[in-house]
Amino acid sequence: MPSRSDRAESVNIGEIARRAKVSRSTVSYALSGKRPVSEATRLRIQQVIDEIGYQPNASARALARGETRALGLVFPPASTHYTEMQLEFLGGVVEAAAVRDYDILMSRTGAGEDRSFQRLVGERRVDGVILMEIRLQDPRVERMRETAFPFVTIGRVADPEGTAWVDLDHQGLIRHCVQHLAELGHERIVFVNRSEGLIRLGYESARRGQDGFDLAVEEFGLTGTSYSCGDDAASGEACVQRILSDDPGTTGIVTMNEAALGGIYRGLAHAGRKVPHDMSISGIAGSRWAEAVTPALTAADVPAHEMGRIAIDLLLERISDPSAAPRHQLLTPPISLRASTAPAARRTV
Amino acid sequence: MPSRSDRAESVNIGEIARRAKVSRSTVSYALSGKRPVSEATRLRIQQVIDEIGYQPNASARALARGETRALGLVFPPASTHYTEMQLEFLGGVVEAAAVRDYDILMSRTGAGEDRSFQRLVGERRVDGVILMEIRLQDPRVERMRETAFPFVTIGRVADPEGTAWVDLDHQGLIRHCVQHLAELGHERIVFVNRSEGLIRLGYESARRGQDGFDLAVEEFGLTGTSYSCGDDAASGEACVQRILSDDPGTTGIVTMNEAALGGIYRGLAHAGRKVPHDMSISGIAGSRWAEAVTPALTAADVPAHEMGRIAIDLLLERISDPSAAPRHQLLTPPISLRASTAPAARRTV
DNA sequence: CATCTTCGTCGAACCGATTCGATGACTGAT
DNA sequence: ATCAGTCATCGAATCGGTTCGACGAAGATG
Repeated sequence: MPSRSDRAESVNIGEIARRAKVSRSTVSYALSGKRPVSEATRLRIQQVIDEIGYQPNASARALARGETRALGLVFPPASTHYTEMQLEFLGGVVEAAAVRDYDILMSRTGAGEDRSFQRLVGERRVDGVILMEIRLQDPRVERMRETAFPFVTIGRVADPEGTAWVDLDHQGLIRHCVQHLAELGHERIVFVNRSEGLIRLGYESARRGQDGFDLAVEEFGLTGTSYSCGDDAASGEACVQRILSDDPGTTGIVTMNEAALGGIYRGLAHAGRKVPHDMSISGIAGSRWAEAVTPALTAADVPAHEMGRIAIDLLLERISDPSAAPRHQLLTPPISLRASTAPAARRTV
Repeated sequence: MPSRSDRAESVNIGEIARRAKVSRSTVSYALSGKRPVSEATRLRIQQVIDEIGYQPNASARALARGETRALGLVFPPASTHYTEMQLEFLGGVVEAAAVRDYDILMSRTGAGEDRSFQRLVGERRVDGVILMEIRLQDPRVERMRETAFPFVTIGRVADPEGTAWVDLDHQGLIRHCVQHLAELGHERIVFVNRSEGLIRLGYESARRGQDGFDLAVEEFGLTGTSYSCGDDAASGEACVQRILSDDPGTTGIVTMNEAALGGIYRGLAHAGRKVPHDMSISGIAGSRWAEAVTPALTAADVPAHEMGRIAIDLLLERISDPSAAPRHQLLTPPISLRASTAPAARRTV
C-alpha cells in the first residue's frame, strides 16, 4: 500500500532550491523574472534544472496563480453527427491555443445532462469556454452571462448583446446562393436545410439560413420550397426523391447540409438528372466536402480553421479584460464557383 | 491593481466548514465518505453546499491527491488532413472519458516540436496519454516507455511488446478486400495507399496495409500495383488517371484513403468507367465516407467510436495498475458489402 | 563617515483541497 | 464505578508552487 510520502518522486522546486543552495522563492523568481536575480545564481539554478530536468507542476501553479491555462471547448453530444467543419474548427482552436500556451479541454454537453460542463466551469478546470452549436435561445449562454465566466460562442444567440461571438453570416450566404441561381435563370428552387430536430431546437445556423432563403426567394421573385434533411447520405437521397416528386420542375438546390451532399448527388443520379445540366446545386460547405462530390460544389467555403483562431483570440480577450465590452466577428466568405451550377435549361414540363 | 486577497471569491471548503460549524476536514470526509460522518452533520453540510453552490476546486484537489483526472490525446498536426475516422474516434474517447469522470486534453505534436506534449506530461497536467498516428518506429513511444508514464497507442509500433494499444488489423482487412476482388474474378488490381510522405515516415497503418496487399496479391496470384495518394479529392482524381494510363486493363481498386475516395470516383467517371461495372472498388473507410459516394463503397467499416472507448479503458487500466502487463486489442471489423464491387467483366483489351 | 537607496535573497504566508494522528464523548462490559 | 472500544470530529501537516514583507550588504550621496 502506497503511503503518503512515497508519491511519484517528481522533482519539485524545493529539490532545485536545495541543490542550487538558494531558497524556493529565489528559484521561482529566477524562472518568472518577476524580481531581479543575480546573474550568478540564475545560472547556477538553470544548470541544476537542466541537469535533473525540472518542470513546474501545473496543478500547483494553477492553484497558486488562480489560473489553469486551459480553455474548455463545449461541443455537441454524439447524437448529432460531426461535420467536416467542426473538425476543422477544432484543429484551429487547438492550434491557436497551443501558440498562446493554453491547452484545450473537451466537453460534450447534452440537453439536460451537463455534468462535464459543470466540471469545467464549476470546478474551475478552465479559465474560459467556447460554446459550439448555439441555439437562438440558449440556456447555457444565459447561465454563463449570469456567472460572469469568460466565454465565446460559435454562432450567436437571438440577442447577442453583451456576448463575444464569431459566426458565419448564414443568412447572407444563403441569400448569395439564391441570387447566384436566380441570375442563372433558375425559377423553381428548393432549400435543403439540416434536420427537423435541429431546426426545431432553434439551432441558429439552420434558422438563420432558413430566413436567408425565405427572404431571398421573395426578393428575387422565385418559387422556393424548404426541406429538412438528416445529416447523412441516406437522408439526402430520400430528400431528393421527395423534392422531385413534389415538383419535378425544380432546377436548383441550395443546401447547408454538407453531410447529406453525397446522398443528394446520388439521388439525382438515380433519378437520371445530371448536375449541373438538369439541376444546379450550391450552398455552404467545408471545401473538402465540396470537392469530394462530382461535379464539385459551388459553395461558400467555411473558413473553419480561421474561425477557431478567432474564437481563441476573442476568448483570451475576455479573460484578460473581463470588464471590456465583448467583441464579435461575422464572417462572409466568398462563394467558390465550381462545377455544380449552370444556366437553367429551358424545360418543357 | 488587484491585491492578493481579492481573488475571485470562489466558495471554498473553508467557507462551507464555517457555515456548517465544522472543521474543513469534516466537510472533506462528508463529501468523500472516506471516514464516517454522523448523519446530522452530513445533512447540515449538504444543506450549506446546496445553498451556496459549492464545487471543490479541481487544481487544489489535483495537487492534494496527486492525480488530475484528465487524460491527454496527442493527435497529429494540421499538415495532415483529418479523417472522418479520427473525428469519430475523438468522439468515442471524450464520451468514454466523461462517463468515467475524466476530461480530455488535446495536444498536437509535430515532428520535432513537442512543446504541447511536454506541457501535458512534464508538467503533469494529465494522468496518462493516448498517442495517435503511430509510426512503426516512433520516438514518442520510446520516450514514454522510458519515463514509465501511462500511455496507450492507437496503432502499434513495430515491436509493441510491453505497450498497451488498440489497432485495426489493416493487413488482414486489406487482404480480405483483395480476396473479395479475387473471388469476383478480378486479376489486375491496384492499391491506393495514403500519401507518399506518410508511408515514408513509417506510418503504421499505411505500412501494414501495404504488406497486406503485397502478400495477398501473391497469395491469390494476381497482378497488383501500388500507388500512394494525397489525402484529398484532387489527388485521388490524379491517381486514377495514372492508374488507367499505366494499365488500362485494371478492373479493381483497393484503398485505405477515404479522403481521396470522392476524387477516385470522379476520376473514373471522367474516364468513362462505370462503378462497379467497369471497375470494382473496396477498402477500409468510415461508414459515412463509404456511404457518401455513389455507388456506396464495399468496405471494412472502421469502428472508430468503439476504438475510442477501448483506448480509454486500456489507459485507465494502466493508470490504476502500472505494474500489470499492458493489454492490447486488434480489431477486425467485417466488410460491409455495398454497391461498388461486381464480378469482373470479360474485357477484351 | 553616517545615511539613504538599491539589489539580491530569504522566510513565511497563502492558494484549496486531502489525509493522518489525536482527542473527547458515548457505549457497553466487567 | 472503571476501563476498553467505537464513533465523530478536529487540528495540523502536506501537495508544489507564488508572492509579500523584511533584511543584510553594497554602492551612492551628503
